[in-house]
Amino acid sequence: MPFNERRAQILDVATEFFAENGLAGQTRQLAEKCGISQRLLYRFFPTKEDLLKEVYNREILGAFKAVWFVELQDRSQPMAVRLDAFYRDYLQSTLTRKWLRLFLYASLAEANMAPDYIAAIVMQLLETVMREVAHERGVELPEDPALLREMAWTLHGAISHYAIRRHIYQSSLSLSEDQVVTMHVRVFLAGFEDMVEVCSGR
Amino acid sequence: MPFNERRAQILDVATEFFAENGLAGQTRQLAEKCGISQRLLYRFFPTKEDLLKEVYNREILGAFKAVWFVELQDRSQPMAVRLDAFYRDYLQSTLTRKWLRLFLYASLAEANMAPDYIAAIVMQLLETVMREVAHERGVELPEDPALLREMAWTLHGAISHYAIRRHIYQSSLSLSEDQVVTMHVRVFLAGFEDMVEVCSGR
DNA sequence: TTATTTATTCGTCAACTGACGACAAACGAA
DNA sequence: TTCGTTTGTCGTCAGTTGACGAATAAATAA
Repeated sequence: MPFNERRAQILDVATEFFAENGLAGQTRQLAEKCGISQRLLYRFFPTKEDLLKEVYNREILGAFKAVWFVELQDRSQPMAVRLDAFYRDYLQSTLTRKWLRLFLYASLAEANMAPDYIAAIVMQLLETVMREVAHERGVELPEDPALLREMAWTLHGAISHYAIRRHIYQSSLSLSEDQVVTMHVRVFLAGFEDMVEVCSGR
Repeated sequence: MPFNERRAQILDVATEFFAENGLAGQTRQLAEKCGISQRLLYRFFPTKEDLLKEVYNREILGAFKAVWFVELQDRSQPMAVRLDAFYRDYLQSTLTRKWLRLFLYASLAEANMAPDYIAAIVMQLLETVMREVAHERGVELPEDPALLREMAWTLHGAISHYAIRRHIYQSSLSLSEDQVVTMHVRVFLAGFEDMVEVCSGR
């Protein structure tokens, strides 16, 4: 098998493998899953650490779509539609079992694998959501960016936690993903003015 | 050192140790942290598995206070006060770094370590919250228990996810825990009627 | 003091684990 | 064919790792 093809195959299998077995999964088992000898892995990746890093970069950091930021700010659509569309897609394409497990394993193992890059993206997301909803509602937002972000976490955290319940704890499966998204988005929008008022007045 | 005292000490150290290093942490390192030989561990726990099980039972399953259910249903207090008090305590005493890390490591490793018992407790919690708020507001709730629980998850998930951000991802640290709890509780209560209406009407 | 139990350690086994040197097989170009 | 490059495997090394038999030290009872 040609170099690049094999390498891609290993990365694919490794992603699945480490997501399921944790970052401590053994290279011999991984090789077996790839249908190759353990030794061959080391032709493509100098160390296990390098393989893990590449899996992480490809799967975790590559999961955010720039188009989301554009679509979230498309004011020709009502915010309810934008948020609904975004979180459906986000839940389907990013908050998957594979992504979540890798992300959690990495976060638990290394104190600062997740934060840096992710934090920046998510922060921007949170601020965008707040800005857009506030604009649509003609609401004045408080200054404190930390408070602002915490407000957006009301929605983002609820949906993220739903994904964790679903994929890590394996519960909360009786409603469909779309139903849950719609509910959380509606609840967030319905309580938005109250939330801003409550948070501003302290 | 007497048997029971030593055993208790090992359990304490082991809880901290496995929370930080994952369930795959090595018995030799654990023994060193206890200040004893590795061999001695095996006088108290037949296998590492048994030690892990005991840590899990003591630390994870024992973290829920029965009194919470009583206090949440104390209708002499307004719901805002009850929820605020409950979630402050819950965040402080259960959703700690130690508890969360152990819980996540266990959930990732074993498909059904968390669910069974925890799920039952949390479900009851969610239903209690919904029932009490609905009673205070004089609101009629929809029938579907899954939908009902998902509504309560709006609050419970947001706070749980805040704890994960704080203790696992190590972000969202600029606001105090109490501030965040108060905010989420207020937002939940402010949007409650809207939420129920929105969820009932589908 | 002596006997007996209890607490604790030493040393080791067998299986595992990441890493790698050496060698074989396949393949294509000259 | 021939030769070099690429793809691949075998076997092994050094360091781990859970587990445990046997010996030792300390405490307690007689």
